[in-house]
Amino acid sequence: MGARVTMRDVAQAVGMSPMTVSRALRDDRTVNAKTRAKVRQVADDLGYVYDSTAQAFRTQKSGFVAVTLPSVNNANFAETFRALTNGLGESGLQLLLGSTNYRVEREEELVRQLLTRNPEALVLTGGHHTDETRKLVQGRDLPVIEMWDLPTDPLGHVVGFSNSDAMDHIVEHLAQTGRRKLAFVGASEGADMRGAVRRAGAVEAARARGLPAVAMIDAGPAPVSMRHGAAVIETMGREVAQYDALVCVSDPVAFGCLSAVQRMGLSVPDDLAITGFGHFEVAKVSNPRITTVDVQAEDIGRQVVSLLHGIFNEEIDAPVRIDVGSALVVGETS
Amino acid sequence: MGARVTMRDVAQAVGMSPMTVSRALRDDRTVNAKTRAKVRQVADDLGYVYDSTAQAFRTQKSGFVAVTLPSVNNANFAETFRALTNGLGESGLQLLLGSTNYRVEREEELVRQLLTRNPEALVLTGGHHTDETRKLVQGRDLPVIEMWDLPTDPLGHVVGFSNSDAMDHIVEHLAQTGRRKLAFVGASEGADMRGAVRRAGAVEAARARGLPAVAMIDAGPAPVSMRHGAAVIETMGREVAQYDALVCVSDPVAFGCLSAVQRMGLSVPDDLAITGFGHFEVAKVSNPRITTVDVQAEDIGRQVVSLLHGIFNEEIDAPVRIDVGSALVVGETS
DNA sequence: CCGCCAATTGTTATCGATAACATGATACCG
DNA sequence: CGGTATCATGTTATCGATAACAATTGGCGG
Repeated sequence: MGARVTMRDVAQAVGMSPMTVSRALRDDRTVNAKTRAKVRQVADDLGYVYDSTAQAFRTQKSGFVAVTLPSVNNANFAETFRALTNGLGESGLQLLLGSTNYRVEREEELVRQLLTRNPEALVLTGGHHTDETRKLVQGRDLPVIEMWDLPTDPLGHVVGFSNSDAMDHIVEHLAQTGRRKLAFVGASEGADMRGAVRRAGAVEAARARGLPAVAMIDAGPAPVSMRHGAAVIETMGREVAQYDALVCVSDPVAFGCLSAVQRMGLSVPDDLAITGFGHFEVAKVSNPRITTVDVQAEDIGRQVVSLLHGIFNEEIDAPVRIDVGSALVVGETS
Repeated sequence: MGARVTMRDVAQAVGMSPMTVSRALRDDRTVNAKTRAKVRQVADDLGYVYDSTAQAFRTQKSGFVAVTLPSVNNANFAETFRALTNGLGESGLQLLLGSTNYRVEREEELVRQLLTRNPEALVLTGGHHTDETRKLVQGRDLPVIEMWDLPTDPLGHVVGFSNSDAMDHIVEHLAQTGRRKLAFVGASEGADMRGAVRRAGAVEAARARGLPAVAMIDAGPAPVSMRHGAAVIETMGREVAQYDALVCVSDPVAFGCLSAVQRMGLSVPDDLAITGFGHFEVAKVSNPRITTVDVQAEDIGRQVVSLLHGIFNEEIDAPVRIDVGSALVVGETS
């Protein structure tokens, strides 16, 4: 139990040099097949565990891909993360995950920390970063991918969709079905950038179609979820009936609103339309089903994976920009 | 942009030895305050980034805590994970996350991979593991914590609750409110161990109270969620009305069932009671609110953190077993 | 039987930070 | 003013795996 078992120990046990052991364990075909088998056997017997730290140090390849997410407690981000884990795991890469809690300052701190681990690539969620983050990232010869957004001034590669376009789909749909007085339900100004872009998208889309100005319903600081949607509507009470449609920043918020609206005896979509964002499971299962936008979280993850493969195989040099798009999913709440 | 900046480079630039730089950057007070400031300054100017890999290698302390979760796409596990990240982040520890997809074989593979990174502790979700996993873990001088369960034969420390006790609370409540014909809705036999234990708990609790045998409704392979709950009930159709209560393996499944049951015109709880598990947000917001069991996901995370702190400060030697308990939350579906 | 090639194994140096020990400079005491 | 404590910095060796190069063996053609 005392000292750890190293390659040197295994080498001594089989009566060969550490180098041969190193090669054998990596299945190097220049090592005799019998020797390889024997080394494997002895390593197992001794309970040898490979030291990735030492390897990472020596080869200067960490085997890590660093990823930042606003929150892991979000089915969509979790889905993207899953796709990344599975895809990169097959290439022997491990994910180093950090949560920004929807704050760019926290992101900066995280990136600083993640970079000390020598990741082979950095995957950031969103296109808004502090200047310091930009500096940190750009000084290094490190592939960077921003996802879930289409920034105008990208750090490197991009795999995402336009949040404002997606919002435009929603408003277009509402306008076509005769809704005019819209209210946007989202987080307070400030923290959540994607949320802010969606809000702006809704405002602009309404303006472009000659609808009245979009009212703002503040569900509190990001991240906002089901309970915040429900709470803000409960607080408003019947006043909410003055609107034709509640345009929510996400499906969970929409579900909270829906539930609260139903509890006060209003009918959706007869008295009021409600729309969400993200095509979460709850939108498909709720009663009525929520009209939303599918942003293909899993596809984003898969695209990032194949992009990274391209980068590691040196098939890609110039920055790539992939728009995975978004699609309106009409439910029963509009 | 070519070669990376190391401590040696910083040292050369300030005209001191690398050792002094090392000390200065770690805020060692034996280094003159002015020198420290200067070193900091120069390091910044050169764009120096600390190499944690080298540190981990030299000191044999990785700064990692390895964690396995069945899935990150589950609000409860995500919540525990968040608590771990925040709590351990304050001590400068980073989490290495792996998802087992609810399979012990995948867990084994993951543990093997995670161990090569020399984590300072290993946190596993659940108390069921392959023999190989047990061997891997026990051979080493590594703190192990199993969480979300109370295994009878623990690998080390434990922070969890009894899934069968929790299920007993539910069945007790249903029995008291006059429900007799129960059906358990969960994943197929096999993969998800916590689910299996809950099922067994429900069966046993019903038996102990002289209720008829619990029917089994198979919602498909783990992980099961909202849509699986809804789908299986839709497939059953009105047959579901033969039961007094649907005891679901989790809140999302319960919500799916609830939604499907409502769609076919049945009333909950009048025609049928529905219960969930885990006190997910959806249970609080749905309409009606779902009767469930609160398992305090965040508290589990916090307890694990303080346990780890105790271990690292060598205040703890013998294996610790913490039962965070679980509490019935009566909603409107029963 | 010599020489050369292929197959297999070994030797040495190294990645960057830091623990342990050593050294030089300065202050302070009786 | 000698001697010792204190402060500030330097030297050396090291963590484990592996790239680059070196060496040994056996086989086979001529």
